[in-house]
Amino acid sequence: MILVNANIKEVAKKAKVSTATVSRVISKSAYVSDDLRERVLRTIKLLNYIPDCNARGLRQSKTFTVGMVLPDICNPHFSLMFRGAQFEFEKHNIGLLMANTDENSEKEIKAVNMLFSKKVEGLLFTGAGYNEKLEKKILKTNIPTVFLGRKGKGNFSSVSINNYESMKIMIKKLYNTSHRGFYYLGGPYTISSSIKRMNAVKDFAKEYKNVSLFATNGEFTYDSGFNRTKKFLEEKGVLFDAIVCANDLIAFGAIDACRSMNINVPEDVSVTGFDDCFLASHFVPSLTTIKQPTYEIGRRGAELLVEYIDGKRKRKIHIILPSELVIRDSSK
Amino acid sequence: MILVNANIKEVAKKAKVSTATVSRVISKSAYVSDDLRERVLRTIKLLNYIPDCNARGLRQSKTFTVGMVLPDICNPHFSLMFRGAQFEFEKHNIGLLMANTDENSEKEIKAVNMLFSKKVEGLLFTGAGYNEKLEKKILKTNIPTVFLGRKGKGNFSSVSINNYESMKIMIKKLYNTSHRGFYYLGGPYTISSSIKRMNAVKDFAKEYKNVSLFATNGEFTYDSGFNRTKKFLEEKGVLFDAIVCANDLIAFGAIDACRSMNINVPEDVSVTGFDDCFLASHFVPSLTTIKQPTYEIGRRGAELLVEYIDGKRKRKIHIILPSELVIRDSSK
DNA sequence: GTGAAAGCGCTAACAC
DNA sequence: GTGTTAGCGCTTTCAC
Repeated sequence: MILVNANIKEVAKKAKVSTATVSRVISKSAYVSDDLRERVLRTIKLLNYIPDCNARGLRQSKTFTVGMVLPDICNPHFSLMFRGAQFEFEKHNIGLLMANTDENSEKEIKAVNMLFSKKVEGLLFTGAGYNEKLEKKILKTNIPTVFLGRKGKGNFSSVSINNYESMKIMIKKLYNTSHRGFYYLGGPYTISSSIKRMNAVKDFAKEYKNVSLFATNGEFTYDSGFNRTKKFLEEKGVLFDAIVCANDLIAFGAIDACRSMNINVPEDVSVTGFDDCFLASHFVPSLTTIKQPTYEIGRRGAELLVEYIDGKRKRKIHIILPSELVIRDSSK
Repeated sequence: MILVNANIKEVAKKAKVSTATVSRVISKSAYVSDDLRERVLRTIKLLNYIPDCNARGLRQSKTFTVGMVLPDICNPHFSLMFRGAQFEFEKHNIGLLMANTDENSEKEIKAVNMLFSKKVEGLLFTGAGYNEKLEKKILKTNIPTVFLGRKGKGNFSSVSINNYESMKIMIKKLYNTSHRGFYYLGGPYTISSSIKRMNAVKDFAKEYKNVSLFATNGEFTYDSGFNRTKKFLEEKGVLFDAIVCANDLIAFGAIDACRSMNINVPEDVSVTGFDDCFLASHFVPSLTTIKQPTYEIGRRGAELLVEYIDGKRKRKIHIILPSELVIRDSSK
């Protein structure tokens, strides 16, 4: 497909000036006499000329584009994070190229390759789990990168909440409201945020000897929550009075699984989530959860990235944003 | 920010070949002897060389990038549509640049400008409503464009469902289950899909004289559904036995508003949605709605766009995908 | 203040 | 088969 629009040469010719003058007019990089500027602007309009951002970038060793890698834009948590990032980049006229990984490390590599070949100036990364090879690859390129919600191996700057402490607060709250038997529905064991939430639960169980804990890993999805809960209930029965979930989607699945077995939430079992996505307050019963500043994670990550790209920041930094326990109807 | 990676010249020099040979190796466009090819590949690896997609595109008058304009990626309907499109573009190694408009026509113009300056080879468009100026602008650029879910003024190809018939089916179904008083919560009156759904309802009311109808326009959001319902109930009372909504989000809001006024759904009032987003089946009560093939709309739109870009298709086409009435617990 | 010309990284004629 | 070279659309010296 040949792009049919006018280029700078045609504008220059039609306006009877040099291409340099046209360039000066559109980039406002130097003074141009009113007479010529007006002539150029008129011609631009006439020819419907739109400067080629890529050609300009080639000349300037810039692309005005950054990349964002995330597991799944259909997950409301990530779409909100994306919006936060986009909001920030818009201010700087930076385009945002997004790639989904489906929590699949092959796709992740393909995604990153695509972004690199497009010469993104920076990377916002929410990986599908520890992927040392990929992290090394990113390091090699020297492209400024910020991890979102997760830390990776710690080689990159990051913006996240304190996952360990947040989950600790949640489970202690349940303990203080008389829960003693816990079923923990964790996320994938390869993701740092997921590991930390799991560790909080395990450490809690070590500390408080009078509690019981069944813990499992699995995907961050509704189905994963539903299936794990259903299976457990069918095979072993209600051996707990609280189901603690690594994110909201898992919790929705767990609640529906309980309902399908005629187990009442929260009367028989309390169920808690993590993230506080849009749905959490509208679900029935509304979900007790940890509120993450999701939009802000994306926005701050983008802000940080712009600083690196502009060379205004050099050193690595790990930003921890505050989270918050939100108590609703799904817990006693 | 200067991109520090090796370029084709350095690779050529290090491998003691010409840049043309390197180019041939990476693009597999012509035969290169095993000896040289191996040397080049080794050097590429050694120098961590990644070809610059933009430079290559400049030379070939291509960008390997398309743009997608949508109102809000956080709306599950659009994120799913986006995934469908992305799935298709991935196959063709085409990058997807997305821009949100927030249903705001100024932002929309800015978004389209950004995409044009990035020289996208095609456009997937879900506008914020009729915007004749913008449509003309897009037409002028000659960039292949496909409208998604909406038709615009009809100047562009489109992929959508039959909004009019789908809504007709819904309201007739309600009529056939003895509903006679209808409150219609419409979407914005500037969006073609929204207008068609509204027309279906109004035409129905003209046709069936023994029904009553209150109809309003508003945003496609939860809050809009909640507020309009609450206000109506407070000011006028329950003057209907069915609330028909232009999308699922509005319906969720309407249901919650009813609940807040101690009006039972579906015993006192039936509530119906439109889209069948993920949440519809998990909401309590589960939502009676029209199932749109959302993912497929995105995928087909992308498929179509690729055909235009590759020059395999010339003529405009309007694709209508099948929709389906899904009856759940929110209606009697 | 404005123009001429080189060059960003790459590909595609064209030579050999 | 492989190298040389022009040029994609633009910006940026360097003259004048």
